[in-house]
Amino acid sequence: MTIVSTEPDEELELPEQMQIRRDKRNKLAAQGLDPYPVALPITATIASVRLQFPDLEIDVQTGIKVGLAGRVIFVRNTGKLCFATLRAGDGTEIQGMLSLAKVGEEALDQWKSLVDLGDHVFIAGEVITSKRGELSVLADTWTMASKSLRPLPVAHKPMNDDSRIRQRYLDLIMRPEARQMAQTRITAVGQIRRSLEARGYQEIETPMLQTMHGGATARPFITTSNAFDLQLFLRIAPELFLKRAVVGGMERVFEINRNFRNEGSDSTHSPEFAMLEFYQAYADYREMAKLTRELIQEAAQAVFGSQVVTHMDGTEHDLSGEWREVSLYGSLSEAVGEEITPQTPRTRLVELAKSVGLEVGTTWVEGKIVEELFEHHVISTFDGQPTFVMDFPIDTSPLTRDHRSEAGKVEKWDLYINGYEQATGYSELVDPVVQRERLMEQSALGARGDVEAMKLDEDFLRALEHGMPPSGGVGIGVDRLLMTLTGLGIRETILFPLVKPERA
RNA sequence: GGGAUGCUAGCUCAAUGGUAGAGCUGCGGACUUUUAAUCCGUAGGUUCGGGGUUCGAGCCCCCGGCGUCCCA
Repeated sequence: MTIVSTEPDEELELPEQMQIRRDKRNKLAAQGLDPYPVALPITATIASVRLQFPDLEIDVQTGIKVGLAGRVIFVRNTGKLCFATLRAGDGTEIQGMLSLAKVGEEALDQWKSLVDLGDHVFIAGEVITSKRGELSVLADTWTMASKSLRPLPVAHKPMNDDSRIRQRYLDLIMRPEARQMAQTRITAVGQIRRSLEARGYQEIETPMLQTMHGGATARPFITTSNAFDLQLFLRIAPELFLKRAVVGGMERVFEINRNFRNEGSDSTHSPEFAMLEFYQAYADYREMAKLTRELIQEAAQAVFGSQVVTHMDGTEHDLSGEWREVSLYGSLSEAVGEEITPQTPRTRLVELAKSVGLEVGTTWVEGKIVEELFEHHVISTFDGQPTFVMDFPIDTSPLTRDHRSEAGKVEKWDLYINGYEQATGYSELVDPVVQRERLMEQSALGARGDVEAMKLDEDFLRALEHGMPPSGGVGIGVDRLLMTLTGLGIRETILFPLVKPERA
C-alpha cells in the first residue's frame, strides 16, 4: 500500500461541508476511535430484529441485547436523548436511541459532534420500543462503522436523472425504487436460469474477446492484444460459439452475458447490453417461441407473483396465455393494401419506401427494405400486446434456415412487446454448404461498404461441417425484458450504464 | 443526424440585462421520546468552460462540454 498525502493542497479547495467531515474523521482518530474499523461485533441485522419483533406494544423493554450496524439517514438529537434512523442495504430501517443515562456524557457528546447523515454506525444495546411505539435499539455503546466524507443528497427531493445514473450508489441509498429495480433484475434473471435448468439446459460461457466477430449484423468494438500482437473484437453476439457447443454435443445450452455493439445509445439501446441466448437440438422455431413465452411468463410470475405485470407508473400489462402471431409479409401486405412477397421487385419496394418518407440506404438488400416497411407500417398496430412476427426475408437472416414451405423466407420470428423488439428466434441453419453461401453473400455486401455485414468465419463453418443437429435458437435482450417488466428505460434497468465523462 | 430544452450553494430549485436568493443540509446554542423533530442564531457562490455584445451579463450572441425530451 502506498501512502501519499496530497491533503494540504486539496483541503483548501474542498467545499465547507466536506472539509468539516474530514475534520470529524481526524477527530475520531485523534480520540483513538477508528473511523473505519476492520471488524464490528455484529449479532443481528436490522431485518432480523424487525422480523423477530414485528408488533411490540408501546414503551416495551424486551431485555434482548443486539449489536447492529446501518447507515444514518435521519438524526433527531435532543439534549440528553438522541434518535437516529439507521438503514441497511436492503432498505430495512430501525431507530437507534442514545440516552445520557445509558451511554454517558462523553459518548453522547461524541455522537452529537462526530456523526453525520450518511455515516455507518454500529450500536449495541437493548431492543425496545419508544414511547411513540417505534422499534428501537437503546444503545449501551456506539461505534463509528464508516465515516462518510460527503453529504448525502436531501432525502425529500428527487435527485436529478444525471446524478442518479452517474452516482447509482446514491440512487440506491436514497430511492427505494432503485433498490427495487436492482432486485427485480436479480429475481428475473435468476428465474430464467431456473426455468432453463428445469428444462435440461446447461449454462456455459463463450468468448467475449473474439478474433472474428459474428452472429449478428452490427459494428464491433475493436481492441488489441499486446501479447499476441493481434486485433480482437468484443463480441456482438455469442451465437457462433454456442452453435459450436451444440455441434460438440451440448444439446441444450444457454448463456447470459454481455454483448457489445459500437453504436449510439437511446432509451432502448445501450452499447453494452445483456443477452440471453439458448439453443436446443431437435427443436424448431415454433417450439422455441413457446419456450420463450414460458420463460418470460415465468420471469413475470417470479417478480410480480402474476403474469399481469404492473409497471412503476401503475399501468398493467397482461402477459398471460397464448401470444398473438402475425406473418411479416402478410401483415405488411394488409397494411399497404397490396401483396408483398419475397418476389416483389426491388423497384416497387423502393417506391413504397419513398412514399412514406423512408430513405433507402445504398447497401440495403430487398429484405431490409421489407423489414423497414414492416416496422413503419405494422408495429404500431400491436398496441403493446406481445406479438410474434413470423417468417422473415432470407437476405437479412444469414444464419437462419430456409422456410420449409415458403420460398424466399426463413424460419425466423421476432417477438415484440410494448412496441419494441424483445427477442428473436430461428430454426437454425445447419447446412454448412448453404451457410457458406450465405456468408459469402455477406462478404460481398461488406465489400460494397456495408460495415455491419457478417464476416466469413472459416472455423465456424468447419464446425458445421462436422454436423450440427437440427436446432432452434433464441436471443432475448435481458435489459429489454426488464424494461418490459418495469416500464422503465434501458438506463434504469442497467445498474451502471455507460455515461460520458463529466469533464473532457 | 435534426429540433427543443436544461446546467446557479453539499442537494432540490428561484432570480425584467442592474446588490445572486429560498428550503433542506452544515455550523453555534436550547431541549430525555423524536419520526423530514422543533425553536433561536449563523455560514455557505469561479452561476458548466471559453470568447463576444453592453456602462453593466446567471440572463443576450458565438464556440465547446455534459444531460433531458421529441423527431428521423
